[in-house]
Amino acid sequence: MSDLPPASPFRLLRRTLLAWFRKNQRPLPFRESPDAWRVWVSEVMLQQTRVEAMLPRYRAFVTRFPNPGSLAGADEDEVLAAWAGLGYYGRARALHRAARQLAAAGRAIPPDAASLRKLPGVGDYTAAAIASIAFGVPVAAVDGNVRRVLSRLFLVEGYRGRASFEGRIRELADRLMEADDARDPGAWNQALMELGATVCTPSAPRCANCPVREFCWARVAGRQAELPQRRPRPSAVSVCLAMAVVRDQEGRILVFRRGESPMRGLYELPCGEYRSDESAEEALVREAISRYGIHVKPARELAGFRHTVMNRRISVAPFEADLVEPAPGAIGPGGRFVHPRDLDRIPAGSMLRKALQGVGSTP
DNA sequence: GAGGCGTGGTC
DNA sequence: TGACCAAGCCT
Repeated sequence: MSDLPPASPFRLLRRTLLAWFRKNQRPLPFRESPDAWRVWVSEVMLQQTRVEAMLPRYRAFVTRFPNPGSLAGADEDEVLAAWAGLGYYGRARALHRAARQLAAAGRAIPPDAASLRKLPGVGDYTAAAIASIAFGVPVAAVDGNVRRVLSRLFLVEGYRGRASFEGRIRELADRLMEADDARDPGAWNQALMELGATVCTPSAPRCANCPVREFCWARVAGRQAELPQRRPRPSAVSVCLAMAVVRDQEGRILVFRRGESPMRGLYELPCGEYRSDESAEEALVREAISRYGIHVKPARELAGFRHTVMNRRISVAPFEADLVEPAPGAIGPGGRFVHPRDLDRIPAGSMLRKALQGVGSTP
């Protein structure tokens, strides 16, 4: 701590950035009111998700579930379906569980970070964000934006997850929150994040437009582009996936519910991986029998596409296929036929939607 | 502390 | 087109 600047530069930095935020913040729906539920939902949706991707889902979600009680009373299927397109479905499941915990205990959303932190899906960042934005608690919310902004402002070396880096960032974030008597804690946390999201971006930071460029040690050193360091990641693995579009006489499509976590609960088309040196059709027949207990006969190859999940590049080969056995009414556990127009009402990942793009509602 | 978990958008 | 990303959490 002793090597940090004295208090007054912190106060000046804070006032400068807060003034910038008040003038330049984006008008976002969850900033319209300090409602804790709306803040909570928005923070969970924003975990690893861009604002632009989240906005339409957010509006629909809080309209359908305007408070924790309404979410607690919903089926998990509906919750997951409402989450479709956002990814990381564990977040939706955790939010659902948390709402049910509060409802079962007959409790409102707790106003302090420590209690919020105990709720499923609420980590250090989200607890601090809700407590500060909705309840005015002066606790620093440290997310990726804040890590990046502070690592540049104060030239902190290292990367996310490294103890020395995290410790230094946390120390700076706490100091800054305390500066200037910790006024407007919610606005301060958002100001830091807003700067990171719109100016102090990961690549090509717009330093010329930065309200606190005079404070930035990395800019003085010309090192803003190389901070923070990125954690080394393994390169992507390529796999092939054959997939069957099977219809019944009414044109409904056969889907199976995934059993294994953490994608459990989402529906998928019958599919199976295959090696690039074998036939997709043969692999599809084999995998359909072993994984779903159905015997299919590939009839027509559909437009293939590429899908990336985490660090797997998946080359997908979809086929229209006939069901040899069993009879459509005797499909095994987890399997069901769904009309294409009802696909939005079942929980499904994006790969299913991609595969069915351009597939009509009649055979 | 590393690894797993989605998606849609950029460059 | 492929790599990299975007307001994390959990194990």
